[in-house]
Amino acid sequence: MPVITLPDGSQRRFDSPVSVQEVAASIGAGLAKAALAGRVNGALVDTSCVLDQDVELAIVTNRDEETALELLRHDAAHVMAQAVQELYPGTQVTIGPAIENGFYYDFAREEPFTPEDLERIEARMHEIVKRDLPIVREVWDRDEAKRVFGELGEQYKVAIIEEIIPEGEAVSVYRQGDWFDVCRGPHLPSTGKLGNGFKLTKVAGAYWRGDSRNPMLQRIYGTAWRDRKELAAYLHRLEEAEKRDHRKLGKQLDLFHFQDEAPGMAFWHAKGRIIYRLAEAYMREKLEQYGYQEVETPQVLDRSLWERSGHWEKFSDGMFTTRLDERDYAIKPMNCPGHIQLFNQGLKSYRDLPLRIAEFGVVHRNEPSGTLHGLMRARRFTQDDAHVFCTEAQLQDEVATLIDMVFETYRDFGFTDIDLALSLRPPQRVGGDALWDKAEAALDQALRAKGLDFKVQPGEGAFYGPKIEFTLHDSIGRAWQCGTIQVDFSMPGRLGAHYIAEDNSKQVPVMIHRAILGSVERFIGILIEHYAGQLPVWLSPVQVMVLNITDRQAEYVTTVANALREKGFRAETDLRNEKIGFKIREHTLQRVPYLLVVGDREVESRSIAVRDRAGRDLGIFELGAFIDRLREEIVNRTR
RNA sequence: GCCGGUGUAGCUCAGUCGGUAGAGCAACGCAUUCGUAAUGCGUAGGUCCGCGGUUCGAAUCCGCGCACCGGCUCCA
Repeated sequence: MPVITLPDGSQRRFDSPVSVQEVAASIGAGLAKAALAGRVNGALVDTSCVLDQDVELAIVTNRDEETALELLRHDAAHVMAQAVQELYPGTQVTIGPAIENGFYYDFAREEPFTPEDLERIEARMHEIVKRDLPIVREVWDRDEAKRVFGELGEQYKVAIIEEIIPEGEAVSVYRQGDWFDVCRGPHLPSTGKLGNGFKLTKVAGAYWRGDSRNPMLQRIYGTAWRDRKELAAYLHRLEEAEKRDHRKLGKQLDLFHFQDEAPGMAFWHAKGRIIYRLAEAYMREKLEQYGYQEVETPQVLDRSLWERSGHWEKFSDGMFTTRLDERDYAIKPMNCPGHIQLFNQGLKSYRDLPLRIAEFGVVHRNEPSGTLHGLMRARRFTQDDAHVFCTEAQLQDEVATLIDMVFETYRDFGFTDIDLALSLRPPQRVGGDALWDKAEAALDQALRAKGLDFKVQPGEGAFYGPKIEFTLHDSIGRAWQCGTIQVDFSMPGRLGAHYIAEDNSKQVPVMIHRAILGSVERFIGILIEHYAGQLPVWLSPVQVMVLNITDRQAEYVTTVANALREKGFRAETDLRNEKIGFKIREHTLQRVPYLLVVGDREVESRSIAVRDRAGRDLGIFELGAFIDRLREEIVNRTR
């Protein structure tokens, strides 16, 4: 005699066990049709799920966007797998989850899927949706399931059953028509509910169980939405995101380029180099403010140093090396060993601590070829790197100050949505537990004292110490891990760093590694994508473009531009014999923040007509007034 | 590194069945001197990523290599 309590608090009493579907039907025919699943005491179930006890039940429909999409996407994966097995017999299925914006399914098949195959599969999926096959949950005995899938030659499924289902437990199998798959569920009532808001997007390789030692499977990705309209909107968003791709904009805006002879190493053009210099200049100001010494260490160092630091053993594959006069050298992949050499110059006293050493360190890492991605993952990049040498007692204060420095920096570059993570000791590590306790507590307290929310990641710390990681979000919601504060108990000792303590004993300092931008290259890539190329005025390579309408105004245009340049602004002129509309189009596309148009009227009144890159006409300005406006925007780093 | 795809003019791209390559934009020249997102006409521009093979003949087919793109794995 189940009593079903609905979300509005009303109750329905049934004489015998009822399915979710039947409850929906008892409420109304419309709801019965719209029902996709049920939520029983908070847990998601199929509409076929039979209720024999008193429960709270919510009928899930398309209105519950998040849940509907989750169900839809998971179903899409199943329908795709069915389509693939119908079209390409002998293909083995593995796993196929719902993911952000869509779904994928990993298949094992000798022959690769081609883009044409994707079209065929998609067409077949639509057909399966039209068949409107009921999706039925069955419960099988584990050994029976293993036998059936084994006979079908589905060795991956057998492996999955063995792995996830404990011995003796039953296996749930979902069947749609002739096709079935091991699955926890829940699923939609029938394939027809999937609708037509899906599209297959790409094929890619993926390792079985995500391990590169395992065989590679073929993963087909798709996107799925509640209807065609949502799908179209998503595809449009993708196109928009593509337009802000920093690699594309880097070329269009003449900022940098890559070429075959130097994979993963950018050629910075004059305009890109300005952004680069501005980012460094900003960080230099911060270094000054926070009591750092800026240094520079050699690009190439003898192999023995890397052996002592431990890098050779771990990362020699990723290091560029060179051999000269019977000596092996490595191009530095990081700056820390160099900074310890600086620390080791002269005997240090506890009075010298904390000692903060910073470098815009150009490093080279031979990243695997398949991982390169424009400025985001490069083989040559500059770290805004620093190392703070301090005592254990100073650790927490130093970390607290660093956190401020990081937040100020991100805010000034226009990032306010920042996630924090605290990574704690990994199983394999150096240093005693007492030391780890202290360091973890120092980081934890520094974060808590500021009232910051952070995620704790046990086991994710480096082998040499715990760390705080900063992840920022750009204007279209993508996450980028940039800043990091890492405590290191290992390297100072390995490389012989010490200081004389108050009690005249010799002590090894604690070292904090820290980067804020991370890689300057990557940070600029993020800036470009965040702003879709429309960098704030203070970061724009060209801040002002002065345009004449006819040759008559050439002289005045030059005067205006020179006046701006004298005041330190980056102003250029366009005196070409082109129509004003053409010039405006071109410089707008180049994302120049301000276009100053000068015709006879402006020459006459010694003024300028100001237009911004968004196409707004800001009116006629007297030059001094415009300069004030510009200066204020730059000082405030207005976005 | 692994799986798949791509590589043609400065840029974006087309090129059918194997028969020595084409557009738009940009560049250059001439005309035009114009008021807020593309003025017109003309000219020039190619080691079709590289090397090798098949063929009477290769941008096109095959092999190897390189780079890039999308994923996977990785990222001190």
